[in-house]
Amino acid sequence: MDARRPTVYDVAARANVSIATVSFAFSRPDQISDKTRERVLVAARELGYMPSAAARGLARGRTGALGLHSFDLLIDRPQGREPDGTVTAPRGVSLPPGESFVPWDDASGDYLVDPRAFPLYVDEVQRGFELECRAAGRPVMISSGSDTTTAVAESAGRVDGLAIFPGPSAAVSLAQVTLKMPIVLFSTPPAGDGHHRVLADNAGGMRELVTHLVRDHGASDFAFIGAVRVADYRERFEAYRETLADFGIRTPDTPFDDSLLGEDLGYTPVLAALRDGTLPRVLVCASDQLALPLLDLLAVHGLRVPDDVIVTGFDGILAGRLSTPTLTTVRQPLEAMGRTAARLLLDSRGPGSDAPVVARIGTKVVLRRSCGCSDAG
Amino acid sequence: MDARRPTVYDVAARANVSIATVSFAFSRPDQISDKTRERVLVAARELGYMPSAAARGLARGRTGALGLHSFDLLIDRPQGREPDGTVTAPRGVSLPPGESFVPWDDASGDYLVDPRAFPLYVDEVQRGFELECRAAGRPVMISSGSDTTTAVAESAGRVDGLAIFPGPSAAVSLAQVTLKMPIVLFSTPPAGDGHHRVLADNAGGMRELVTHLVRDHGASDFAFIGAVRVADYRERFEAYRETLADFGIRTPDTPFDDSLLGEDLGYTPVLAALRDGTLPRVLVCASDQLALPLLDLLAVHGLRVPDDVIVTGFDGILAGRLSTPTLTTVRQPLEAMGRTAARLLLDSRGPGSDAPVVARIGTKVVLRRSCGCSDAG
DNA sequence: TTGTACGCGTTATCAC
DNA sequence: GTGATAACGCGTACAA
Repeated sequence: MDARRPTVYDVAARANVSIATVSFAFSRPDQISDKTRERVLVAARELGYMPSAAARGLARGRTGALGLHSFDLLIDRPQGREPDGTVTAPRGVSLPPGESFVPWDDASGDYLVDPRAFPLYVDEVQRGFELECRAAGRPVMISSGSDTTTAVAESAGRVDGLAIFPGPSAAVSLAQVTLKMPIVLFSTPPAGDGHHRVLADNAGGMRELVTHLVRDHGASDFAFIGAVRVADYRERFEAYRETLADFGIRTPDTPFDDSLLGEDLGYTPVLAALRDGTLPRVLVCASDQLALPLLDLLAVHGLRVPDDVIVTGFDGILAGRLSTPTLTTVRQPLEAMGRTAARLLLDSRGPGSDAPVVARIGTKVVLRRSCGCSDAG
Repeated sequence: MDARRPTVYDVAARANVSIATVSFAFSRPDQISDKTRERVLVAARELGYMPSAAARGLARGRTGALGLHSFDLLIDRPQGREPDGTVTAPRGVSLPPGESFVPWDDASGDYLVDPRAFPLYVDEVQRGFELECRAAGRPVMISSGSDTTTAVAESAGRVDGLAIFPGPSAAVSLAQVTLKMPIVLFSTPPAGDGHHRVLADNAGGMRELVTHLVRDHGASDFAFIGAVRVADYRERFEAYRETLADFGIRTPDTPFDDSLLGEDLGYTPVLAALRDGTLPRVLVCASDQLALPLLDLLAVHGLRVPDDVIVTGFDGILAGRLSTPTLTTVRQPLEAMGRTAARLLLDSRGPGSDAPVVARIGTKVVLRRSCGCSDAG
């Protein structure tokens, strides 16, 4: 038996027809006689023939797949920890042929469900993207890479359209990317580059949150945690400042603490304020992933949330429902964002033929215990 | 400006070289002079050139990507609900060019985090698969479909190896699939078809669980919930019976309730027993996704868990930590299973060249409140 | 070091 | 209705 995959030629030979007829038998069933078609289909089945997606993509000029690309962040990070906060688990081991039993490895925490690591922001968006593509019968290519141009190009060659998660550092170089296919950028401010945008209503959500904190909790002593070089975070910071200004509360024009990612990194200004006893009453974090480790940090230092300090997040990831206390946050419709991105690519008429869309998607404050409210969901 | 995607010819023309030189500039940087290479790279960047994966795959015979395929289950299901229990959210809407604001849609529950819907069993495995591929710098194709042969073939042409989640009904037809590439099947008993297997130690986990229920809770009145036509469930059911037999407890040779998927479906036998007051003391469910809706059902009917009924699950998905009461279960190393599958495909020397591996991965009982224990994690 | 020419497996456009 | 045959874009012997 041939190790090679059978081709149209094999089928054609077996059915005593030309390769064109074989192709038609599949793509234009009504253009050929029933008898011939039947013969071809039988031959194809007997040979186990299945068309090569690569060749088909070449001939047709499109692959039918859509891509979702994430940039690896380029910042330093502790060993074994991904830039998005997830744990890099030990690699899968190589296994010998035949049956083998892989024992439960107590040492690797990744075996246990850790909502701090999964699902995160990107995971929920990705899921929405996948669901929408699945509904459309289109495969999804998941790719990642740090080198902007090369990595994007690499994956771009495989798909008809590409949705991109920019890392903090990738924003700049993305402008150079001139791909001849529809592109959607998540959480990236519009820049007239012809690419679509899907992003949350950061300003609206932050305004609603800060208003709640001032009005309902009488807060006036605020600090912002998060680095403004992340576009989403910057929008949140600006809305935070503006809202406080509207209430007559003045704040510095830079964040109190510009830790970029949570966990063991950063929080230096917070730690310093803790020592000095000058920690503000309210810590507004630019994301849940920044707020959750902060809750731990404060607990370690004997501060009670929300009695001593109020902490809020942004995104509405699942882990915020599991923390102690539960986390007040602004929920982004992450799945809807993923779906919207997919829709934009699916609806695209062709390379560059459609005017760029900027989809700003509504957010919603979720009040929980970390601000002093009780859980509502 | 040309709307067409630029090719090697365009780059070659612009850089005044031949297409071979362009190709070498990317694949064999050391074979050509620095000067020429630089010229080519500049031209490529200016044109926004990216190699076509389709053409490359055709020429090279492999694509560099790995695939993960899920079968849509073929059973009837309520509108708007996926076979795996996830909610099919409203489709993303089409948007006009320019800025548009999409308001928060209170009506669509999918906007809110619902751990009952995500992440599920498959999501965790998929994540492991993706992490391992990402570490290897390989893109992942996510595909799905109900028609075995066609759907698999469709994705087969795009990847060098394929991992497959079989649906309950797909097991049979999979045998026909003769792809000339390495294949890993999740949760599918070995069948001498030359494909790799990655599956959990269902028997070991179930034995440990049942032993706990008998020894530590003195249980003797058992019932099993789950359909044995799912391979994993069958292994669990058999281990359940054998363990109980070892304790001298006799059980019917078919499950008490063969509901296949949770939520609003099924549980007919449970409901009947509820009416008759003949519900067994312990309900051992074949999966968490089967156990969680059952908890709700019992609560609705005024039964207290674990006081009146003990309920256990299997899988260890996140939602089991959030239910009331929290769910005693058997944790599968889902992420590790995904990683292992990816490793098998990555390590594969070539089509059919390696002897099939059966990786049986250890499980672990997680005791929580639904069996009367207190939460341990 | 660089250029030419062919093959990869389809689809599509023509004749017949 | 069916059969030749030319793209499709890239990799790569082989020649120069």
